[in-house]
Amino acid sequence: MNERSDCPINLTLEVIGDKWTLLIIRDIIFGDRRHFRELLTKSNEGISSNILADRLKTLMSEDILTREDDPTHKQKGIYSLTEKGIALLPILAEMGAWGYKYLPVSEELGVRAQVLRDGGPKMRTDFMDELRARHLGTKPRRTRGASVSERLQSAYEDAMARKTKNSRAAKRA
Amino acid sequence: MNERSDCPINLTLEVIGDKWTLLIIRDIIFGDRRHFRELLTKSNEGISSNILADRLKTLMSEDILTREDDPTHKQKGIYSLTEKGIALLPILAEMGAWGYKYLPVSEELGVRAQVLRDGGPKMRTDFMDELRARHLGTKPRRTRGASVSERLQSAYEDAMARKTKNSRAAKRA
DNA sequence: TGCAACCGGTTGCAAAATGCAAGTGGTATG
DNA sequence: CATACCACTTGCATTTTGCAACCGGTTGCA
Repeated sequence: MNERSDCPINLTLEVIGDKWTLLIIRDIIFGDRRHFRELLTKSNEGISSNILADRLKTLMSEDILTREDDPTHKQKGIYSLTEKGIALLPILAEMGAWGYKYLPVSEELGVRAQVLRDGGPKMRTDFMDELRARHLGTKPRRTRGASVSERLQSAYEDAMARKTKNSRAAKRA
Repeated sequence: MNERSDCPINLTLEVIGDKWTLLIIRDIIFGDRRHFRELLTKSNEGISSNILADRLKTLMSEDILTREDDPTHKQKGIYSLTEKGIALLPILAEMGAWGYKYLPVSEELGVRAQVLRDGGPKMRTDFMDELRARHLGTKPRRTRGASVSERLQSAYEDAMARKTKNSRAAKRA
């Protein structure tokens, strides 16, 4: 499938238009997965290792990810987002918002999309700044209060706590 | 591929995560293609008829498109977006903006993405209102000046005119 | 009235992408 | 020294895609 057209949407789809690529980016962004093994085993969907290896290769050749050796462990590689990769966040945010609104999303997994949607454009740019600090080594812009990552994480944990509490309540009933 | 997870991004990708679905939506939204034949022949990428038929079927079963008979022509169907389909616009807009910034987009085909990006959130909601009028029959909200469709279209035509002018100039040289 | 062009698809088949399980060579850990 | 972990690769069956030809029906026109 080469060079179908130079339309921006088409070119974007030729890079990220499959079922796995954006899930990998999602796990890197929202789950801070940085190693092959983490991406392979700690995701909800169960990608297979050949597909993961192939997509990581493509993402590196597209300059969306880079890979360095982990100094603490000779075999481990650390994958990092480039600026181009970080710039995918708005697409993920819109997809999350759409899915949250129109598809049968579970409460625990939907809460991040909800928080990010309600946080508006400011939360997106703050989050992208945090990702730059984490992946590109730029110095973190000091903010008061919890970071976006922390807010997303605690929203997720609250939802999980509510869920297990409810399921215990259901069992008692 | 059933039920990988109930994450909003994953569920969204299960619906629109392939190389053709969003191109069809793009042609309906930005090119006002409403018939099978139009979608088949008037797009830049050349989808094949079996894939188009399959995707239209899926999009209808997902409640993103509806189909009615064209009263002027017994065989023609008219495809219309639902509210859920119109709500895909922000995803397309973000993909367009990302592709425009990071990929080798042609001037003529990129100008729509550029205009839509620079128009900000207001242009998006205005455009979605226009789409509701066109596809759902809601009454058009009266605005002064050109509609978003018209602005996008004339930006495209200007870019095309510049292009042919330049290519004539190049031939003369 | 006859005929060509157009309508929305379907069918058959080859090629490519995906999914799964097992395997590889090397490294850290107790 | 054994076991577990590391990032992948390989082989093979299944699924999806891409291409071209074809289908019965409709429309416009001479």
